Amino acid sequence: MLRKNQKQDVTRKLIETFKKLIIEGALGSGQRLPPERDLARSLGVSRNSLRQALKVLEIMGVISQRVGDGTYLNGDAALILGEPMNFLILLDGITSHELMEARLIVEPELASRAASRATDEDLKALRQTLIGMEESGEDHSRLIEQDMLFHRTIFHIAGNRVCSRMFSTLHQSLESLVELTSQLVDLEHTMEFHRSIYEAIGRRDAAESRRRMLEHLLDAKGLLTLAHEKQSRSRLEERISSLAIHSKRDSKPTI
Amino acid sequence: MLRKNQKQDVTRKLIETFKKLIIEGALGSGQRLPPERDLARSLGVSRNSLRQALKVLEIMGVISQRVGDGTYLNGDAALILGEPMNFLILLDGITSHELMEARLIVEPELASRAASRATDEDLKALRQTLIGMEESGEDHSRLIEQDMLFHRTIFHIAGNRVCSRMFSTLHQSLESLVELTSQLVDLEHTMEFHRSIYEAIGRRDAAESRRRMLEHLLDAKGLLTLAHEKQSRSRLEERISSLAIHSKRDSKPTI
DNA sequence: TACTTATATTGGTACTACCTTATATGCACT
DNA sequence: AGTGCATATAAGGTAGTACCAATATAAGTA
Repeated sequence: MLRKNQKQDVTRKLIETFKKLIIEGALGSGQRLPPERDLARSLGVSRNSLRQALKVLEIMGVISQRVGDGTYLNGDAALILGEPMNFLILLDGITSHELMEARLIVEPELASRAASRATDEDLKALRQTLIGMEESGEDHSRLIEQDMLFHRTIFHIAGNRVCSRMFSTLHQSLESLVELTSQLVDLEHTMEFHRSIYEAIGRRDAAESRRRMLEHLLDAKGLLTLAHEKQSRSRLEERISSLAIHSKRDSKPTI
Repeated sequence: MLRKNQKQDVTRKLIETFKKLIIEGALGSGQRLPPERDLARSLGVSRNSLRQALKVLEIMGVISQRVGDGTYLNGDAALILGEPMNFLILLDGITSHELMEARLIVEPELASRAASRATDEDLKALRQTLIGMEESGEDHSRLIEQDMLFHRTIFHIAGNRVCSRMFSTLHQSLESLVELTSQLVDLEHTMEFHRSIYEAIGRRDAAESRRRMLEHLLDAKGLLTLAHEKQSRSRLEERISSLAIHSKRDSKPTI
């Protein structure tokens, strides 16, 4: 028997098929896919195999499935790296310290590039996040949100979507930590850093922007170390590791 | 009916369950999981749902499944970001230029950090990749391999696994391009860059290492532009986009 | 026209059966 | 006793069917 695997790895092939369909433009953003039963029949596979492939794409955030409605190709690729990043952190035993270090390596350079490229509209958007933080008041979750948005806006202005996606994902994984550290200081502490970075970018001063961002992150790293000391280390690491997909952890763990 | 979704999203919950098992240490690296039938029964779910979850983990590279043998937890997390990155490139329409730009943003800083941290063993490993390139001769694929290994070794020396994983993955996605560009120049051209970077790191000269790496990547970026001009643009982009999981694309596309 | 109800559509789950492959078992033969 | 082949067992891979639950749409009614 020369033929080795006639019908092996159907799921992998299906994923490749979807990739090709996207490349060829047969599948556009937001477009609805045929019903699973029809699609399985026209692809010549069982509904089981098809659903396995679709589930992979759904977890990766490529598609969205809604019961009673249908399956749609997502327009936004923002969530794609989320779940894999969580597993990477898990399997490699990445610590919060190392995640922060990654920010320290890249974000100053991104701030520098943002300064070189920022348009007036970009600055307006950045200023808006400052206002958002000021207005958040006691709404702590909104403050965190605006804090992260400030940094993500800088990523966007820097103009490289690869870095932007990767580090927005990284921020997501650090979200629970950012929450911890920001409780150690008052609003004005963070605001000063953000303002100085904003102003440097506003002056299109690349070197100064890099410097200010570095200062900000070094400060944040210090706060993280403080948080480590205040909370027991094990409890903190637990919070890092147990990041859920959409923090949907309602029912029984079922062992 | 107050209960909204009693048995919805079983697959997602299963993935969360596996995450917890890894966190708790119940699942160690390289460990074999129970057979699907047994596991499904003990988890109280159908084999279908379980297989969907396992397939997600398998595509992400968290586990490996072998017919007739069993399912094993992978020790290496290197492949985790690969497939998601491919889809990110696809959906966002990331160009080779932008991928290269991401390298330009981060790798100089990583080279700088590598210079500050390199041990004698690290330098030996780095030197080995230079020798490997020299010895590759006409074996083009080995040359590429050693070229990429040089950069990945620097990532490793830099000491941040998050950046290391992310940019090793990015290199993987750029592999076909590296191949293209390196065909435009002779071996000695690349070797000179690598040697100068190696020597700067050997002197523990962080600033010089950053500068040399920047030069190297700017040169590579220029070569990429040349390659763009030589080959028709459409053909090139096609090669970027059609990256397969394991370049396994044997049988019919089945539409 | 607006609201309610009934029906059809669609994804989600479970179960069964069978195939292919890898490993273990055991028997016959040397 | 050792070797080699045939068989049995176990594991993942695929296919097919049936049913459930949520949603959208169409039909009907006030």
